[in-house]
Amino acid sequence: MALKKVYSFDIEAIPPYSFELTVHKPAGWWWSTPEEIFEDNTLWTATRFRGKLIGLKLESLGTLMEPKIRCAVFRDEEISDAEKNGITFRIKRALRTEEDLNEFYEMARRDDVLRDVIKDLRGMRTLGWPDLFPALTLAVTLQMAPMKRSRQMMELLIENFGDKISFDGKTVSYWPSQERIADTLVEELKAKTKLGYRAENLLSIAKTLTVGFPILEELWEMPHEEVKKRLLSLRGIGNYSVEIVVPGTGFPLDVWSAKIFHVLFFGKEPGSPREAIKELKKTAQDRWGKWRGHAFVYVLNDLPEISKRIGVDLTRF
DNA sequence: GCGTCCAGGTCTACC
DNA sequence: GGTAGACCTGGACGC
Repeated sequence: MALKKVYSFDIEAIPPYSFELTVHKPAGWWWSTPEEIFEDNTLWTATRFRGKLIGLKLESLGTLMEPKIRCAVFRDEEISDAEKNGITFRIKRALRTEEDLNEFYEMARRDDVLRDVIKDLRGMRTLGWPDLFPALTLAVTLQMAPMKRSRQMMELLIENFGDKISFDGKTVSYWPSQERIADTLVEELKAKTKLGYRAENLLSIAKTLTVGFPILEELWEMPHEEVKKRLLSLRGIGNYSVEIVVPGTGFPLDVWSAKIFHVLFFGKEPGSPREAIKELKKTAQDRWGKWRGHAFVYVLNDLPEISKRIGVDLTRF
């Protein structure tokens, strides 16, 4: 049964704002679920709000300098005004429409690595997940696996334990709920999703979230150090994963990105990427300060263009 | 074909 | 407060 439209609203953003680059990243990252549909500057996607799935149609009606996004919300029943406010707030926050990039661009214009990157990706916001458990699920599947294998784990999770909704003539698959995973036996999870040792971790995270953990809005209200502490208390979530879940705050280097930034900073590949991470993080901190998280996302979404300019293929890693 | 290596990290056990 | 070693699994690679 198709969900029906329950309300819609328009969002304005601080310019420059590129809707397309924000929700449909050049490197292939999605806004909410890998199964969402992006066509003609419109995104059909889904999220979960207070345990219930909602369909979202986000449509760009504006321009880079006069951005405007129309957002239609679909659900199987009417919703209260309080819920509407909550949903609207969450979508705005995840679209990062209130974020002012001008200070970042000011700094980037004086930086050899970023100067051209910010021209290529002008108006792009970093990631901003609209739902907590999927962000944690993503972080877990990214650990210690090549991208292809991570994609396989995510697809199997969504296929076997996720949900599917139809609205506005489209069907979108969405991540499993924490309740669904918490109800699963670890053997079944392992067998159906190829998560390997990560299955125990995901199960533990799901259980912790169902018995009591701050929701997204509560985390957003907390100081960053407190958010980090809470997330680190989850089994299988370390520093790297925290920076995946709370994008734009740190510099989530892994073996793959360490190779890329080592080439950009020092002109050659590191002998041992894992050992180079500490030094690279410090270099990024000294060079880009509080904007290092933005620099991270911008660079990794512009690898083909950077490669052409420097004459080194950074997409091969 | 078959064996080996290691990946878009984290935890534990030990110092 | 710092650091080896183990950890599922499957693609990539060498032979």
